[in-house]
Amino acid sequence: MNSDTSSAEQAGQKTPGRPRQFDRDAALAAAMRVFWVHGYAGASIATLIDAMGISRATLYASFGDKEHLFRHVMDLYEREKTAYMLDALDQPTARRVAEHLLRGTLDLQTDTATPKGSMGIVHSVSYAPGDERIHEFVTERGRFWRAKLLERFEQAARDGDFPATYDPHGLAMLLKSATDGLLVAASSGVSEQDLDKVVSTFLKMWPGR
Amino acid sequence: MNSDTSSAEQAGQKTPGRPRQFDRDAALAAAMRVFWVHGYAGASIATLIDAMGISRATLYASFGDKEHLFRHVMDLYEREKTAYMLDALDQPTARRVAEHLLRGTLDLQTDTATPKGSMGIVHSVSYAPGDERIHEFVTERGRFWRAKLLERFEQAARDGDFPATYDPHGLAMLLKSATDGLLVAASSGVSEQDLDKVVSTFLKMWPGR
DNA sequence: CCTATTATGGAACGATCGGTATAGCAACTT
DNA sequence: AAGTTGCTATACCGATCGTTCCATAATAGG
Repeated sequence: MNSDTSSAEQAGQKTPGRPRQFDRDAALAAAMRVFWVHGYAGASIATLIDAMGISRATLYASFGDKEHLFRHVMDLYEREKTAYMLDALDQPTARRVAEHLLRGTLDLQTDTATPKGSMGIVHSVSYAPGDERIHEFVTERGRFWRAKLLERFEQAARDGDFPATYDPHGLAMLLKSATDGLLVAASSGVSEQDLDKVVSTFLKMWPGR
Repeated sequence: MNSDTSSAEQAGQKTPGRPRQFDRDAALAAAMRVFWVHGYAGASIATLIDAMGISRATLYASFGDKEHLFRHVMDLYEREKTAYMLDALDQPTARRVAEHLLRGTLDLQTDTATPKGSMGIVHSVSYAPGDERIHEFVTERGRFWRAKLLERFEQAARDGDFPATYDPHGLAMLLKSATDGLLVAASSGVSEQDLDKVVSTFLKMWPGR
């Protein structure tokens, strides 16, 4: 019933029963790639267990059903793939925030170990009937980041990082849109060179410091 | 076998047999909404015929299999939903091109009859195993528009629409990315008011005329 | 050794997938 | 009337869907 064995794992203490024979995070990383490329509906259990290198029953025993597996994957995704977003918020000026966010996004697309595009976008633009909870879960994460960015840019407005003629709300939403647009472009097979041009051009027209 | 009855339709000539009793484009529009919201893999035949108001056999007799149906839908999509993109290319300056493209995208999101976001993006960011041809077909359309936009901005550079310090290639790719990002935001439930702010802020920082 | 507990692989579950076939009626043309 | 096509309903096909069951393997504490 309970798939949460993390407490025993992190302590490294001896647990009764047969020990797990696979790397939990490595398996989740493999599942992440499948969800990333094919989407929740397009990622069948057969495809998942093939990529993860475990059997059907092991998947259900270790991670619960498909929805629970996806939530475990999202945890790993935010922990390993979107950490740079939090760093971006800590940058001293609005321009530096934009620069860090966009360069971080660019770096992620350069990493050959991860698929192109964004797993978040994949699950926010469409969802199969019955997968409404997955869609809602992911879009909520999008709302979270938009709120964080808005909050940061309201501070930037108070700091005078950009002319008062610019709306911090507009700049925040535009930055998020530019980031998402960059990720869509990456999904569409746009070259790294062109993606870099998008970022540098955007930063060139960005107002203020 | 042959689902192409358009030649008889457009001529209005008398054909033997019972005439079609449903509106072909209306049925395709209903199918378009299903593909748009749920994606190709998430749009089951049962869901499609339910939305289109026709029977299973009629769907196959009239449109061919699922892939053919999708291609018919894409025809309608480009004919009715993306016509403003061609208009945008005809605008006299680079700024006007950007303005027309973004405002057109915004108008499409305001239309309550069509789903939020973009059917193109839905099918370019992910695809189920076996649906590679659908993915390729859609991403090819994306490449087409990027090429068109690049071509237009190279002309704009020659016209001196923006400072020579800006790369037309970068501006073209950025504009496409901004448009896609706007559509992702719309999919994520961002309000029309906020979408409008994204557009106005982007146009405010856009260089040149 | 035993028992308890957990991990694992293979088989099987009912449901749904895309697609086809059949039968029969409906609505038109010649 | 005869011929042709449109459409619905139903049943069916093999394949795949997500999920569960079960026997077995591998460890722990006793």
